[in-house]
Amino acid sequence: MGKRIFSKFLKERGKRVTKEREAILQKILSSRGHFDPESLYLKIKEMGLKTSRASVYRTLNLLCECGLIERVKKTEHGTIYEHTSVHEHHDHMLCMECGNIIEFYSETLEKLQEGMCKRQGFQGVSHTLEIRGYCKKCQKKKRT
Amino acid sequence: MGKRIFSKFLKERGKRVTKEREAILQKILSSRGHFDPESLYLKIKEMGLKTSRASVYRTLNLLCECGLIERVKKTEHGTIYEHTSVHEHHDHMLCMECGNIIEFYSETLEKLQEGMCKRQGFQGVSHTLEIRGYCKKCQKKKRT
DNA sequence: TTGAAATTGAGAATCAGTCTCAACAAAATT
DNA sequence: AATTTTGTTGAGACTGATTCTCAATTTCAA
Repeated sequence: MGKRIFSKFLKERGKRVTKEREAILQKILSSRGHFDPESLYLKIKEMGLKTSRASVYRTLNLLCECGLIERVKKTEHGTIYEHTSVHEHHDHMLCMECGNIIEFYSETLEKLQEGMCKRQGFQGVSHTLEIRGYCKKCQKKKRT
Repeated sequence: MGKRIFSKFLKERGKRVTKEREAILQKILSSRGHFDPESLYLKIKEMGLKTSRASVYRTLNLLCECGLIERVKKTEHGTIYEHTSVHEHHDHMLCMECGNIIEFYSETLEKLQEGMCKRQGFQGVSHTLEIRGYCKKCQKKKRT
């Protein structure tokens, strides 16, 4: 579970496990899919817990460092995150009409990328693939 | 040539071909590879031409609209652009040590992505693949 | 050449994200 | 348990990229 990992991570670095950090992590773990710092902040406030944007951003950075969450993408409206603990690595299709994100994964695609890296003498660590276009629903809408 | 395309694009929309816009486009076309708005702005000033950040940003947006350049990536230090007129579609490897960008292209990879889209009923329009890791040079440095 | 309409540039405004610092809380020490 | 040490918090200041505002200027069609 994420809590254990985070506590361990914090303690290893002489950092502290605080109510605020726990609240933020809990909120992330309890909601599915992608999220952004601002709505996370608002959700926590809504719950009646006190927090600040500064703490949310600080905690998100810590969670990234310990690998529990990942920065998916920077947009014009800020950064989108997702939690990695739950699901494995995957790539994204982003509908340019409705903003919906479809996750997908292909072993072949991963292997192929490794091959490309080897050919360039590049040591790959991670990657992001985003395919932009139109999802099923929005294609239909367009036709009408 | 890019100038023609840009002029046509501007006229079609009742926009004007100005010295400033021409200077910005020229500077972009005359330099290879990726660029960011701030250094573009500084380069133009350096040449003794007068311009403003506002104009640079405005022109970059126009050039994106008409397809002459593309937003490659948003980073914590701003947006990186590249001009599309010159080279074909390609993907990127980004060295996390030195920031160097390696361009690569794989037909197989493209086909594979098309396949993934089809399987999801997704109509792909464009995509970005970024592999992060360490380039040859930086791998060597690390060993020592 | 002229004038309506678009463009420019300087600086204000905006917005995500970080930093500052005094008040506070957790862990360590007594 | 009380005290000291050290990390954390939150409010708001700050930063840096980008956009907006608006008066002055430039373009271009007639």
